[in-house]
Amino acid sequence: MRDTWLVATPFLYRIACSNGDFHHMTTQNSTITTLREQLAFRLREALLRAGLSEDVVEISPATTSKFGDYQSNTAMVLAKRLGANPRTIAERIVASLNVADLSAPPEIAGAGFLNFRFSQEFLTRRISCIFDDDRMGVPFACHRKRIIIDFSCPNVAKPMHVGHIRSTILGDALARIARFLGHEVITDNHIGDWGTQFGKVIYGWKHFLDQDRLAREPVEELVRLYRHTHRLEEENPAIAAQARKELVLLQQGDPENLRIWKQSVELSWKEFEKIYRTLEIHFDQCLGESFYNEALRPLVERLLETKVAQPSEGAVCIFFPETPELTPCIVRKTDGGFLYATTDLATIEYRVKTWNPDAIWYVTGAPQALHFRQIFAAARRLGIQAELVHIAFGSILGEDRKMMKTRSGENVALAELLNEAIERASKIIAEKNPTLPSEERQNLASAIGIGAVKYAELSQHRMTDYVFSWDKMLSFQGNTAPYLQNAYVRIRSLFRKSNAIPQETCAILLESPEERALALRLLQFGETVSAVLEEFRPNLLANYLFELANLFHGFYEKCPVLRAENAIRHSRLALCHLTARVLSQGLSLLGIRAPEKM
RNA sequence: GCACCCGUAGCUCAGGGGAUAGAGCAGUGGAUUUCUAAUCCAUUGGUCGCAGGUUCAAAUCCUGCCGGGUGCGCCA
Repeated sequence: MRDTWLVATPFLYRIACSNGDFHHMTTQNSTITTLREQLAFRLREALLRAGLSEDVVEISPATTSKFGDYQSNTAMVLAKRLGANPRTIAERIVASLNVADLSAPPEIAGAGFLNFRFSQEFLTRRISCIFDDDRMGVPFACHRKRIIIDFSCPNVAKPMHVGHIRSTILGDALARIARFLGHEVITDNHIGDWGTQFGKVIYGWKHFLDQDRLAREPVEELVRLYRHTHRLEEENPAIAAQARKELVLLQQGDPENLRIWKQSVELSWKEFEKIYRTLEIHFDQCLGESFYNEALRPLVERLLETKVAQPSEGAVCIFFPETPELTPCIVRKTDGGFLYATTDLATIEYRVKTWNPDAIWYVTGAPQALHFRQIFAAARRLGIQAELVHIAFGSILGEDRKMMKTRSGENVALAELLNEAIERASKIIAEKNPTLPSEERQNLASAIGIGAVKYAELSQHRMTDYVFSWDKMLSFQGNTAPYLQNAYVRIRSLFRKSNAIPQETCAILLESPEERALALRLLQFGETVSAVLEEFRPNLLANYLFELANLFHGFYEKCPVLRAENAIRHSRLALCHLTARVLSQGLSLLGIRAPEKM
């Protein structure tokens, strides 16, 4: 079971994770590459021509617009290596640089920076390309991989709570983005449907089951049975022994206990499905822990035979003498039982055998870092080659800066939290747009409320512990989902009002600074999406979308669209349309809907 | 005890070797008879926890402290 609740420490651990994979890309339309790629290509050519080493091709967006659009630090890095003057090296590079079709010759500034500023012609040409591209300039990854993403993983007979939200939302966004970049993705919800908790649940079921409550609130009833038994066990060791016996019976295949177990799983799964429906998230596979039961015994036998594991004090352990900080990993207990490490290893083997993936990503809280280091190290010894990545994240805090809990100190149920999000959104819509029909409002409330929760998660660096605040995430100001959705709505409203449909490419005019800034940002969509998977950071995309929406609002303020003259009007409508498409696509990659009205 | 993560504006957070450290919120001052003001513009505010080190260049990398959090043989 991967309980994602006890989560607090940001930590990233990766094994053999690729670094350069997303640096060379192609699109369906081979003439489209990102701005960054184009400059990097030219710079590489120039370095070769100038007889300089071409392995230091650094291009990044300018830190401030007064330094142009993009900058390169290559000259300084090379100068250091050669013991030469950076500005001299910069001059050599510029002399060999052929960028006439992109920009004026770059300026050499400061300690030896190269500052590029694109020409209007180039930008307008690029905007036209992107306008005609249904991927809006997002290239496919050059190495397309088959990736299994393991996320969400709630536990049966327990309610899903806030602890699961980060894994679920992050995992889903990463899956969407990876797919969009051309990877083959298999999402697998590794449900915690087997484990010691069932001894207590079954004992409780047999002695204190309330059928009515089970029909009404199945998961709550299961939790009650678990807790009740647990409490009794603490006072009475005999009951603890009986509960353990129920567990053993279940593991031995006792029909009655198996039936109870199965029913618990089904009831829980129905609850999970409701939540996933609300979140609009689905999984390709839902192979829970129980799926691997049969594989555990032979796996441990094999681990022993191959000397990957050793008997130790009656248990079976994998030791890691080469990494002293890795404590031994138990794969079979003294009583013959197996642990989640065993299941995780069996799961890796199954996945490799069944799908032969290039990578398996685990979107799981940071506290489990050590566990994954152990599992990954063990998998290596078993000869597993696939890239194994633990995509870790921090915890969600309450307004008191402590781990988010209810007033009574319990985990916050996810279902209730999502309902509250929708209700709050509904209330806000009713205030701001009272004329909206109530059906429409309900649908909208879901898009806005759920979008707000997802965006609050995804706009944050995954490692940081963030404070959960309704007021902030549902605000229409600042870096929030409603703000982005509103930008989209404004554009859609323009088109409804004007009856304009920008189908054909028209000449794009970028005369005002606002138009130019908006266009430049639109052209950066491709490199932004591509960058997300380099370190598994959807917040890069979120930040991009926020800046795009912000630039759009600035443009909208300064540049009349419908009131403009013919050519300018067409051009501005085209910019609006492209902005809407990028916003909508970007939000969709984060799993957030862009409504037509608000 | 060992290990890991975090410490940046009053608050919430970006930035993770490059130029004078940025946003949002809050505060202050403006714009607007709207192309949905659900917006925009301007402005105040920082010893990037502390101290060393590496470097032409450190918030960023290394070491050591301090503070907060978390994890570490038979739970998941």
